Amino acid sequence: MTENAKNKQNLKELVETKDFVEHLSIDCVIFGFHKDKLKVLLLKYHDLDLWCVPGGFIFNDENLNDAAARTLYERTHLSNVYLEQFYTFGDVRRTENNVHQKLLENKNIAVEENHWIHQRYISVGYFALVDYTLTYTFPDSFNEVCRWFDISELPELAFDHKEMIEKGLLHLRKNIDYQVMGSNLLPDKFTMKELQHLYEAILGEPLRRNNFQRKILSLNILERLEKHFTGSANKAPYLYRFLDNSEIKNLDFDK
Amino acid sequence: MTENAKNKQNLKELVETKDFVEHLSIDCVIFGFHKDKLKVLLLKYHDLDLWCVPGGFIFNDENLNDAAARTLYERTHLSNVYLEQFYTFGDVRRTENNVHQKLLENKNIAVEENHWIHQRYISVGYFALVDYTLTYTFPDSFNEVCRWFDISELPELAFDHKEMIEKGLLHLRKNIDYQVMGSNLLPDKFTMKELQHLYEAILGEPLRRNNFQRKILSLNILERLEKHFTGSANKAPYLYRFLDNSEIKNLDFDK
DNA sequence: CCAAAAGTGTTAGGGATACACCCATGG
DNA sequence: CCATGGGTGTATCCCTAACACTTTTGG
Repeated sequence: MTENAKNKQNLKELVETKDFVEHLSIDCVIFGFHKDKLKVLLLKYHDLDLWCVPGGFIFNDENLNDAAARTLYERTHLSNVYLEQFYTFGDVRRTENNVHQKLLENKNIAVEENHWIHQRYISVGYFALVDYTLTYTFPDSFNEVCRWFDISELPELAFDHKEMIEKGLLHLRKNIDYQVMGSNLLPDKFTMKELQHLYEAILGEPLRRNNFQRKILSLNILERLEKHFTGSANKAPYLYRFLDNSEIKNLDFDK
Repeated sequence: MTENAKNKQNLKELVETKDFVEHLSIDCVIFGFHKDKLKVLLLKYHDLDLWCVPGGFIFNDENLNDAAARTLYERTHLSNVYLEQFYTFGDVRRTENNVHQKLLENKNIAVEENHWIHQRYISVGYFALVDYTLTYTFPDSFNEVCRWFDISELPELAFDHKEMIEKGLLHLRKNIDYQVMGSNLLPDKFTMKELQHLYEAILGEPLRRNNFQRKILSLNILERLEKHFTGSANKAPYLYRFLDNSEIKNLDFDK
């Protein structure tokens, strides 16, 4: 079976499945961090010059949150990832530019006119925080291109996915939690400078080096490890690691 | 037509309507404030000893947020109300205790077995902030009892509505905004003490009288009006009013 | 020894907290 | 004139911002 034929088969199975909750979908804004830049992971539709946030549908007998995790896994092979619901998008016209329809036409897959894929649907938006260095493997069952984009250099996006990314980022900024964000977006070991650059990328503003260090250390959520020698002619920075919740010592309880 | 027959008619029309988005609903946690207590507005199902948060369905050609406002109006005759989405509830088992089914049985309305009302559905949760003193008029088209409940004395609730109320309250606490909450939950004019009691009810903890006053006044979002004489033998408190956004003078820009 | 970057110290200011005091009101 | 509750003043603490200084590293 050729690649194209396989894709067609997968797509056909998808729209003919009766087990999905109709008129409802899930979309997942995946944030990563690399070289001082905040990134989102996007997929490109086959044969179309449009990108989108990874999404999927909900089985009739599946919890919404489970469907989000499954969708994320199927589209990116990521599991055990920080995942949080942030907003449900329900404007009537949000799916007007119906990419799915074009896709089906391209592949000559016939779908009845009143099939729900042609109608409006409402999408529950999730965001995920993933370690950029771990996300090198992606499936190609839909033969979409999968790529990280800098948050400030997004390509043309399908539906209302641009708004989704913006709203997801705002949510991230507003509900900023040092431990959750740092421990999910950075590799296991990191320098203070890397951690600082992460927060600067998310907040979109510079922070003072020494004050940032003091503040984050006072939270007692980091463990200082060995020094990291880069070979450059300056003092070597320490590496740090986020403590597990069980390791965290709150000074208030230390007597 | 008797009351009961009318109710039956309404219910019948509801389930036979083809224009709703299937498997999806809206629920609205309505917060009010009265006599130093935070309240929620609940409806009682006819013939059942179960209460619920006002809810409704979404028309196929209707924006999600518009549907929430319409639902709120239909159930409570409230309009121009502060309304905000906070979470979408999608566990498979959340509607297992199917109140709708019992209701239909009670009224002897036959619905086909595979009608969506019998299946799982996902509900988008909104919360509303309303002035308790304005909410004296309610429709009775479903002949439900409509009543305010103290947040700490909730009756038995249908589905996962207890969880909804809790989650809505948490959202309110976390994203507390003095202006939005105060100006929607209090009448137009109020004393500083009333405002303080409102925040104490929401936060669930006592605040210091004088510090609270200083803090809220420093925000420059209040206008001091005439004194309010209660007849008691003590200094009369001022009345205050929230400024419109256009009236607010930010000290940073005053030169 | 020097430049570059990391780590630590030190001071000033703003906001929150806790306490105290004065003022208006009606009996 | 007194009890009561409302309004304002003030000292303290703590967190943060801003700046300065010391330490480490490889050339």
